[in-house]
Amino acid sequence: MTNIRKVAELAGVSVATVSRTLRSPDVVSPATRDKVLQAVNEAGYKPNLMAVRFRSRRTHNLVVLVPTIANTFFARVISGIQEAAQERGYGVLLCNTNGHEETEATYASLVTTRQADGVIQLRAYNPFPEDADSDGTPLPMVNACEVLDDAPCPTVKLDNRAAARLLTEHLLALGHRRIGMIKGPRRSPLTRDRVAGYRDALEAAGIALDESLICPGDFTPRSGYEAAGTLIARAEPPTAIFCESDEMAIGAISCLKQAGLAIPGDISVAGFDDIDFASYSDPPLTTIAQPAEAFGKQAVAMLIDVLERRHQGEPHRMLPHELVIRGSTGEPAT
Amino acid sequence: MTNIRKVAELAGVSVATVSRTLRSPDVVSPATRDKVLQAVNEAGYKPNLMAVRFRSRRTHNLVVLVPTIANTFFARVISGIQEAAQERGYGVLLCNTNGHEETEATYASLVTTRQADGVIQLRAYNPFPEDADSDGTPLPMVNACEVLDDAPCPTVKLDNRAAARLLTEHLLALGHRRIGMIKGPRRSPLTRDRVAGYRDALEAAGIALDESLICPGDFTPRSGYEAAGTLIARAEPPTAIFCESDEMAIGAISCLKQAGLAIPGDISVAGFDDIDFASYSDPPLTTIAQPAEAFGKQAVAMLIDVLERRHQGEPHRMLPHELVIRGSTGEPAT
DNA sequence: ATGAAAGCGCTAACAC
DNA sequence: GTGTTAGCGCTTTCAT
Repeated sequence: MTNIRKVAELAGVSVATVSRTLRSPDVVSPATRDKVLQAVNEAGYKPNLMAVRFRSRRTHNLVVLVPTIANTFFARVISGIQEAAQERGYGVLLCNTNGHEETEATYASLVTTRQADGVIQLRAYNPFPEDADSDGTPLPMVNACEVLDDAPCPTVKLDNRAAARLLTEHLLALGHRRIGMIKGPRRSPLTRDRVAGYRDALEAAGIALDESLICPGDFTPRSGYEAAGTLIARAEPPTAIFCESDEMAIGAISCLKQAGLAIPGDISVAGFDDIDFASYSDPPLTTIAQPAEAFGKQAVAMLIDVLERRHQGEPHRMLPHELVIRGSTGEPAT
Repeated sequence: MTNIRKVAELAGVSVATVSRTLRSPDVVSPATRDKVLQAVNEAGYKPNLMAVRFRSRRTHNLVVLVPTIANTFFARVISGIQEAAQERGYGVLLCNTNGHEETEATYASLVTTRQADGVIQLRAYNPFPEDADSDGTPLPMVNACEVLDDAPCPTVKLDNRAAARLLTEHLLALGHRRIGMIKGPRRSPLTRDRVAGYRDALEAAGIALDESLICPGDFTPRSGYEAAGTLIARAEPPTAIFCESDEMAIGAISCLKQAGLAIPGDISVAGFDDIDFASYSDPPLTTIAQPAEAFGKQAVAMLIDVLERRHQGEPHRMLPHELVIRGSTGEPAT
């Protein structure tokens, strides 16, 4: 194993000089620098980063807690995280938690056991023990996408309420009065906010809320398929369905078509996220576009800020959304 | 920072005893063990894994080189990797390479700089320098999914040639004689093998190959969309299109429908991978199912085998594929 | 069964 | 500008 001592011997200098040449080249004389650099080359020397990091007490790794990576939206967020982290010299440790809180706690301990410097949590859950931040040092975490109401750390999210309202208003403007909703898991703040936006819009339009038109799903196409089946089996089925994810919308469309309904002729469907497939669905999905990669990049920037004790800046960010109108929504049948 | 020395003091033993209690409990006396364990609890001690790993010269991290994680198939493979790694006590460092070979080389150096123990490469490219394995020690790598012909390491892949042949035969059996193909990037062995399987089937059926019916794509829906447009613009367009990924098939279907073609009435479309969306496409996609998660798990098992110098076993594995017939393929129009 | 002590490879005072 | 040296937190001989 070629280590710093070998290089020092080869160059005829001390290990300190080698270290300095590598870390702060301008502090050694040009002559020595050349000697050392040549020795480094000759020996094919690569600093052992485990040693470097051990000594400097920084792993330069970030852990990402994601419910499931097999979700197109999260995959894009992770792409953004990975790219931003790489730029800043950090590695990304990926942790699929499947929503298990014990698993998340285990992963948070990657930080306490010094395998990672901080965590990016993509779910509304604090994996650290209750008293973790009671010592005054900020929690090395940022919470993105699905965010805790009282997150003990910086957050980045969408204005889910406003976005859901915007989409619902689009449906109302088309003339829909019975609008179904396929929401996410019950406990999620993200779902709660989107349902709130949906209510806001209905209320502003003077339409009474029909609870039986709201069906829970889990963001997968399968759950969208099933929920759509439930909705059209209602005595008075909706004329439009707002799905809280494009994946569910795609599942829902599949179910509706199988039931012989035309989209948007018989029933309109809208999604949320604007994943790639949304444009290629038949009909193309009306949806809310989220800046998925930007969530990842922003989260990384914020986390590194707290890790490197930079100015805390504004700790809660909202990223912009956009209503994308495609062919899956139209006027209700008369 | 509570370290092993603090615990030792607290328990009134030496640091060596604390270390032993934690690593090999059966070698210390029950009395001491209790004392130590209690001190560990009291101090809330967690071993600093950076130190442990630095000393033991193992990071217990695996790096995954993936062209793009925003691809449904790869996302599933990574899920499998992550799960298997976690079970074996390894972490997963994710590296999106976007196919840049320089980036891959950089990441391979995570191994030489001791930030990871080994790499799982999901593309057909050796990111290590030419002479890396000339010293007799096996390369700490396994190559999965898209595999080098002369991989200098264990590999796991599909029998792409047989799978493509199987799918093509299905199309031939339906009566198709002009079968288009939307393949992957030109240089990829995976694409080459699938094209070979397609040729095998045509040849066995006594059909001359028409090169103009083979169009390259890059596995994204967009590229499938565009390639399909090219194919139907041919003087004699195909009656069926074999796409080398479901994502491209979904893009292709979108294009064909826009052109007013019925599927499979006017033209059949088949995909490859069997991603979740394949079942929810309209019509549902006929495709080849690949055991994506199993690729990941197998790759991890093989890599850890080489890392821990276990029996090399059989170094090249093929995982099974299955033809899944759904509604997107049918008899050609007469 | 336990302790003392030598490092793993590196960086950063501190001297010169 | 460069060398000497003391650790970082841990594991592991080697004694006892």
